[in-house]
Amino acid sequence: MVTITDISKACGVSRATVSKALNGAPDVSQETAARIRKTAAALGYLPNATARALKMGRSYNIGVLFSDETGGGISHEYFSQILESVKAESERLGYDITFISKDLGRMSMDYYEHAKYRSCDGVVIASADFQDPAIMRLAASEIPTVTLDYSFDNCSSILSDNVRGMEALVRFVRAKGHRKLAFIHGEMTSVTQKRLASFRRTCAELGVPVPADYIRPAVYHDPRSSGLATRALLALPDRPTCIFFPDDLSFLGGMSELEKHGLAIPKDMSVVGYDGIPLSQVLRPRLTTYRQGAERMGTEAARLLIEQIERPDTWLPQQITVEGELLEGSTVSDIG
Amino acid sequence: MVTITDISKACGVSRATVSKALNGAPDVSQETAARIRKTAAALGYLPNATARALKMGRSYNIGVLFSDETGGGISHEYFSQILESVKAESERLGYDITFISKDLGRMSMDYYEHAKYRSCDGVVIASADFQDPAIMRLAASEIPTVTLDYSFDNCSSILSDNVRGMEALVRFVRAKGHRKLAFIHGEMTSVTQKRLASFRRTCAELGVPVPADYIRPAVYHDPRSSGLATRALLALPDRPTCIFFPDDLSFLGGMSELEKHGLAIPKDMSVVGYDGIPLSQVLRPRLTTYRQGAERMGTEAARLLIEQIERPDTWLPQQITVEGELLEGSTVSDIG
DNA sequence: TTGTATGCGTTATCAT
DNA sequence: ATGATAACGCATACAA
Repeated sequence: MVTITDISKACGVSRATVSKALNGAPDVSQETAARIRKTAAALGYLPNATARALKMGRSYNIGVLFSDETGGGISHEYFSQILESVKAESERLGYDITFISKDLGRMSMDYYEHAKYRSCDGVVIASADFQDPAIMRLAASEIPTVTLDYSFDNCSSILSDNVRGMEALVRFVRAKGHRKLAFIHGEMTSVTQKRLASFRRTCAELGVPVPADYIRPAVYHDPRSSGLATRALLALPDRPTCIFFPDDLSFLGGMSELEKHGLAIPKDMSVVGYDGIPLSQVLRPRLTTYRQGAERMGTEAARLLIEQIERPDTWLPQQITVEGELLEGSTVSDIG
Repeated sequence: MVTITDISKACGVSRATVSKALNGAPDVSQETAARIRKTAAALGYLPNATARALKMGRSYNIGVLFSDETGGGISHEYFSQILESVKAESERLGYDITFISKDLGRMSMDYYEHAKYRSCDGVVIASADFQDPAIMRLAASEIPTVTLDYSFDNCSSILSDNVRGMEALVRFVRAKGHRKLAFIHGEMTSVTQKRLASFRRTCAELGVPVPADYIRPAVYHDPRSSGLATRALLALPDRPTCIFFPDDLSFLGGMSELEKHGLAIPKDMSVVGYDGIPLSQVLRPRLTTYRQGAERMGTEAARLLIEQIERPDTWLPQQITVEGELLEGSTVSDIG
């Protein structure tokens, strides 16, 4: 490993001067600076992020937290898109990213401890159980934190426009003439509550009744449970004409259930999803759904976090809502 | 931040003793060790990975490389599964993971330089253009490296059993009576070459002719290009009875093309995919495909890499082939 | 059994 | 404009 000491020897100057030259300090002559940079390049010098972090108290490293337990793992397209964009924006701004988890090897630590252990300058909480005390501890700590799809007091957050998204879907379906709307929802997170409330409110505004039977629980990203919920809906004496699924992937569970009953989409039953992942638009018929701006959410999360890290004095917590977009697809029939 | 110095003051011992006690060194009395650990816990002491890395020359941090350019981004299920399992196994063994990329912020570096900059103890190359000089430099460097789905000399590698997987698919299809097999392949990587060669060899063994027209190029994970290839196949005077797609996702492009032509799967056309991602088994009809052991591949990659890091003296490069599994599905008709 | 001294690679302060 | 020195937090060889 070639260090500034090697360069200082090769150039016949002190280590301090080398450091200054390499960091573009003003108090070093043009010529020496040039000479130093040249030999640094010739020797293949690379700064050592570890030493720099230790000295400066800044690691240029941000933590990313995906707690898999809640099913918000990296392998769901919504989250992997977020991860990818957080990564891209962070790197663009000069930061590396590291995963934060519970329990590293034999040492057991919580999220906060893990982040401190790695000297993360900040953490993006991308998916988590926000009731988990370990998550709350991290969010309340001195470590800059940005949350996605949940808002902690005094933390910045990036929110998907769940209320407007659901409203757009309901209005679209209603405009197609539907008045019997069933809603299968995921676990009762705050996101779910928002979507459900928006569903109910919009239905009320449009004068559409919502029988209790039409609201069914399931699990996000789990086609099986949505399939079961679909089956229950089909068993009702008064079937709905359109089913709202918790997400695009869950719809697939409903799809095969409908098929078993010999029901064609959208002729015999209309459906809508949520998320607008690429998959949904490659299915036939194309799924009617609401595309969340996942890439934009990740980008904004990284941007906001790094801004807070680099300008802590002028920082104020900020909520950014990222708009999505209705994808009309063709899974809602016009029965107007 | 509470350091060993704080503990040493609180306990009235030297920093060295604290360090030893905390690391379970044998040469410190039971009582002092206990006292030190107790106050460490009371003070909320956390080791500083940065300082430790600087001192020990080991960061307990491994790099993971996904070069998005080749379409092997994190948001494809095959790769996100690999990422997830690399992460899980690494953490189990006490290592954090960091993404390695080109160009961090304003400083431009290649993969090798990035890995050194972050003092990675090793790197998992999960998806990359293996002809890229920057990749080759990393693989040939002194940094321990494990590659997936490609084998560099003197590097360990984890390989999916592409040859056997393709053979299994061909034999399955042939056993169903098919003799007109078309093959749509992805970009010409070494993986593609293996699959294509295995396809041809198995066909030859089974006495199945393979007209040049039946081999079509497309792009991995790109339903559109596979859709176009499908269209070309359907335009042939002598249509195949079964189409092999580059991967499960690409099949969706073919699916909608078949639908446009009014062809039902598998009645009018049989199809097989590759990868066996969860999606493929939730489609109806379930896709006939070959499931690659992505989780196992990631786990083995991490295990092998860390073994090399921790026991460099006894290390020898190793190739591990991870078996997959034929998923029969129901997209191949029996025309025996 | 405990403590002293030193250095990992870097930056920052303060002399010169 | 340049250099000597210290410090970041930790682990280790060696001395006591």
